Amino acid sequence: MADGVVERSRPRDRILETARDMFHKHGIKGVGVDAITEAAGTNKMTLYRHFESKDELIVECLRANAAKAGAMWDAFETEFPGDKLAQLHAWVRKAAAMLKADGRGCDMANAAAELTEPDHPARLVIKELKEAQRERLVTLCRDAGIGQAELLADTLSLLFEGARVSVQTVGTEGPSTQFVRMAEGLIVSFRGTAAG
Amino acid sequence: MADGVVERSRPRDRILETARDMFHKHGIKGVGVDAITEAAGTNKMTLYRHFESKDELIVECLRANAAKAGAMWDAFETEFPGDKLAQLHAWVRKAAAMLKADGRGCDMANAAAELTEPDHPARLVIKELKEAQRERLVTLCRDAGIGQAELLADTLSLLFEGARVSVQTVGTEGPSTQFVRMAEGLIVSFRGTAAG
DNA sequence: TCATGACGTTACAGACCGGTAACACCCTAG
DNA sequence: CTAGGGTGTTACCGGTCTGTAACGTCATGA
Repeated sequence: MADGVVERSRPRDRILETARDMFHKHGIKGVGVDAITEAAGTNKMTLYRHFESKDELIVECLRANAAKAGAMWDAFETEFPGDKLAQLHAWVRKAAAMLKADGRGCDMANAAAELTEPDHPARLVIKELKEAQRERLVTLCRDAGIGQAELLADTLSLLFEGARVSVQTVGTEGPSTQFVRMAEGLIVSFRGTAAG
Repeated sequence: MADGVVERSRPRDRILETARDMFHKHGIKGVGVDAITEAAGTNKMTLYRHFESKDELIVECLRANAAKAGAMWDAFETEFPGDKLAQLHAWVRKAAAMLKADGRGCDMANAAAELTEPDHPARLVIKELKEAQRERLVTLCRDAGIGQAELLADTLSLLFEGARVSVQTVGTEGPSTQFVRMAEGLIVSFRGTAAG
């Protein structure tokens, strides 16, 4: 619950966590700062003492998401140290789990859909994170000894991105249920071309 | 330009077209009814004489998008009558063209990202259209004699959806540029399994 | 000619938004 | 004990939002 976040931690952290949760569930423009601070058990003044604007809060939320995603990648390495192919399969499983988790898509993608101003500060953060994620996936594929690593990484990436959109439009029981099959099939197929 | 829409047509049509354009460019919550009516060369009262609320206007815009998408599918049949495989390739080319057209993703997906209320009238329309599109693609794959038509259709569908999200986050020069390669490769691969 | 209906204009209601000012409080460090 | 910083509270500003009321205009068609 959100109440868990409200338990004693610094107001700034509570605001950040609560904002992340509410932005994820209701969208960025669908949540006002008053609602965030109230849910975080604090008030608007305290928010504006820690964040100079709502836009900055948005950016910080996205950065926090990026950090969490980065930790996820690190977990693959600690779980299967050195075994890049196992890490790639772990990524597939993790991605599939995220698809079932809830009916909301990627926070970055959703933010990009909402924040259309080309010079919005969040857009730079979004682009950076997405490119970083792509880089990690490309590296993983390459280190797993797969030929055309970039193409496989991009394909898997688009597939996952599309699946996250799909759960948001037709629900978790739609085409996204086939994600693991698709991804594993692609990996097999690309490993085949590497050997041949 | 939007001015082209303003030229003499019925106010309702101008409002609908202008709203579609502005929702697409700036998002739904990023555009107010005042801005729409002004761009459409009319006024708010006229809008509310034709649409009982902004939500209904949104729904009508999405339905118009659906109709346009349906016309696109029909065009494939008229261009390559009977040749389902050619129509499938036409779909791939058309999809790729849409990726280059602008940096905004699918209006349905964007609307789903913004309108988070589970009982929002638009959500039903979005789901219906997405399922209809999936059905058409599945049928096309099946009629093209491809084994596992559902899986190919879903894969292509997710890939395209992901590519549209990608152009919105990292731009038109990102992984989405490989969409045709990915799609054609998949079609070849699935045709292989059908023959074998 | 005149009635009808579609459309335009102005003004407004009521709510919500992001953001700020002023002041009271309380815990902690010195 | 006391000073100070982080926090809470209340009230407010100006703006924007959806939606409505009242009235004026104008073309059309009987």
